[in-house]
Amino acid sequence: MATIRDVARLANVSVTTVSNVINSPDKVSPELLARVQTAIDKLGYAPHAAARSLRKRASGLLGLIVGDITNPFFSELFEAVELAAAERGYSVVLCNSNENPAREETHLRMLRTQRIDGLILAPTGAVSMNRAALLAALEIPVVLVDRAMEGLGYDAVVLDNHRAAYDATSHIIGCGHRRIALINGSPTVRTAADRLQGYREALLAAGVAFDADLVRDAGFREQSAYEAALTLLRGPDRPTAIFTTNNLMTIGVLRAVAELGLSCPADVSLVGIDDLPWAEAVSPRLTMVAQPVRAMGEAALDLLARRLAGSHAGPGTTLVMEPRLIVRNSCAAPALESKALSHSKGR
Amino acid sequence: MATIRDVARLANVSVTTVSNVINSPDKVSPELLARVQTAIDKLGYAPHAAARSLRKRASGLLGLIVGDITNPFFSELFEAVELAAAERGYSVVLCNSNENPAREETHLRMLRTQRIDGLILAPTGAVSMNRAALLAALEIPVVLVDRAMEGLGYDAVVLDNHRAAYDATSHIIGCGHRRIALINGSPTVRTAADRLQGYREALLAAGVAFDADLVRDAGFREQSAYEAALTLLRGPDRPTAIFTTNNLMTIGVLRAVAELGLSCPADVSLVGIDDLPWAEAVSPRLTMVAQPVRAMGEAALDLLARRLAGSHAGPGTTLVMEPRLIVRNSCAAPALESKALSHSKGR
DNA sequence: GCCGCTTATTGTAACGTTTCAATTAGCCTC
DNA sequence: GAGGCTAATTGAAACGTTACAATAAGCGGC
Repeated sequence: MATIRDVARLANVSVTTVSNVINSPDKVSPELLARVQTAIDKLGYAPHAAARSLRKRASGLLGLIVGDITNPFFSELFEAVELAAAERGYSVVLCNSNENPAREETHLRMLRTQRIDGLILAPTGAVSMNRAALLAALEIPVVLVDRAMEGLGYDAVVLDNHRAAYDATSHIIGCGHRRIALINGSPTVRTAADRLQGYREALLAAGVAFDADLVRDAGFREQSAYEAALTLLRGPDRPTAIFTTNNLMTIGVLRAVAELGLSCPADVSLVGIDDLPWAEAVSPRLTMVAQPVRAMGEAALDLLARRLAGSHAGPGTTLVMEPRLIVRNSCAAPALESKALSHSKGR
Repeated sequence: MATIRDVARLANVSVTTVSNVINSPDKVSPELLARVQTAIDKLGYAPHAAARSLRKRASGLLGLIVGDITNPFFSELFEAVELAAAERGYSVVLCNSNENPAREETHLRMLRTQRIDGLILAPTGAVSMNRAALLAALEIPVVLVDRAMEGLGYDAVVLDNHRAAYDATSHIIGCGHRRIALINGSPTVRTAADRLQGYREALLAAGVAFDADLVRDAGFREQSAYEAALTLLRGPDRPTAIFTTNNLMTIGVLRAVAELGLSCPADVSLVGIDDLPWAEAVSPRLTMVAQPVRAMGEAALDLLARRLAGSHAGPGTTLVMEPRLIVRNSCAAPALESKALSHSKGR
């Protein structure tokens, strides 16, 4: 493959001139510029990224680590991040940790040898000290998405988790429900704690008693949510509505409902956080709290780009994004079994 | 950040020795090996990928271009490819073309300057001459996934599309259907043509007449499939079953069915190619023809790795993978409206 | 017509590795 | 004890760029 030297030779100029044509075209006279350009085209010259980044001490690469690329939230996030990065001349190296801390550390090490210029991290699970050290060793700007880690001074883009849960719960209450189960992640992670808090406050605001039996920790995983829903729905005095705090768990609950032969919303109403691409394709159409995923990706990249440009020094900023409740029809008035005999069917 | 030089200095050895410790540890004596290793740890040294690939003339990077990372087929493919690549010491640069040929070309150019060692391409749309030239310019092994391009001599991993469609159609016929619509991609792309062929042959084998009015080209897109399903289902003498040939189109059809207030499988049966992660979570659970996505990713990477290792020279091989029909309950016996008055409801 | 100033162009030294040939040391054989 | 091997270690030359200082050329002012 042709090198910058070949181009220089063919165009009868110095390598520096060719380099200038590529990097700062305004520094070279129009005639040389044209001559060099045709030489480039004729040879099909493409700069050698490795050589360039060796010299420039910047790779033009950004890292994005997610827990599960199969999760629509993360694949959309990648889409948005990649697009925004391309606009600024960066390429994105996507790493899928598969929710596995060991793999995440391997990725971190790999990204370190790649000398990425910046990192967007959607941390999964708790933040081990080891990982914090690895992050620090990167010596580059880091932006956290979806989950903030306090005290490390990184920028972050998160959902207003409290409001998301508050809005969802209020909507469910507004439909007439009183026994509302919450299937949540582990309250040791901030995101889940905030969502729990939002749920509780909505209950409080509506004068509905909080019942600890109705909240389950399913660790944001589908299978655990499926199991939790099964026991919840099979138990005595079952909830009339279930609120799940991420898309994976919503799928798990859906599976449980289908398996028990229950119908939604007639037997149980459902609302979840994270919209799904197919939420309008199934019956009932799913009522969900959508995160502004693309905006979050763009915001993260913007934060990163500004750090890299040096226009945003100082301590970490946390951007809080607003959720949006999309009312469809998986949440309706509960059947009035205990209070009356009338049987509400459909709407 | 520490360089190999710093390590050498600290361990009191030459840079070459440090390099050997990293790349061929068996060439260095145990004592030096230990000394160098502790120096590496103490400094937290990580090799500089750019410098390394500049010298080695190999980047350790593989490219993967997909049309839509949001599509579960592609995100699973990435997952499999990345895992298999990591096992062999490669990192994967994922490019999302968003079904946009221009963006795909931009990505190809970017991958060229990155000097990737090999490329896995899931081409979307027709293959322009321009793109073929760009591929050739890469001067590296290329493996096509999902869609083969004849005559270019590349390795490829594809589904047995004929069989996938044949099996699905046969199953639908076996349920008692005669008016079976096919919502397919454009027959100018090989994948769609093969699927059409499989559909026709299954019809033929069962003695069911082929009706051109029942096949629609929705270009593998959700929205077009939605529209096609709408007209199909609103028309007179509507089909009793619809067969969609990819996951996006299945979602589109589902949306149409929901919107028309029809119920599946009572009013219309559905079978689609491409399994979906939530196929078991909805009612009815969706009967689908699954592609062995992970196996396809691994096979593609294996092909690539063997080319790179030089153990697989010569003309392109095409691997044909077998689909698997997963019978769930979106396809059942049709209502017998025309032949009898009995109304079959559920099972 | 010389001086200083700007603008365009160039040569050369990095950047951090790996490769390759060269050196040293140790050991066996005759 | 000289010669020939093997194994371990090393120094220096690449790899393809960009940055920087240096040179050359053009031009206006005096």
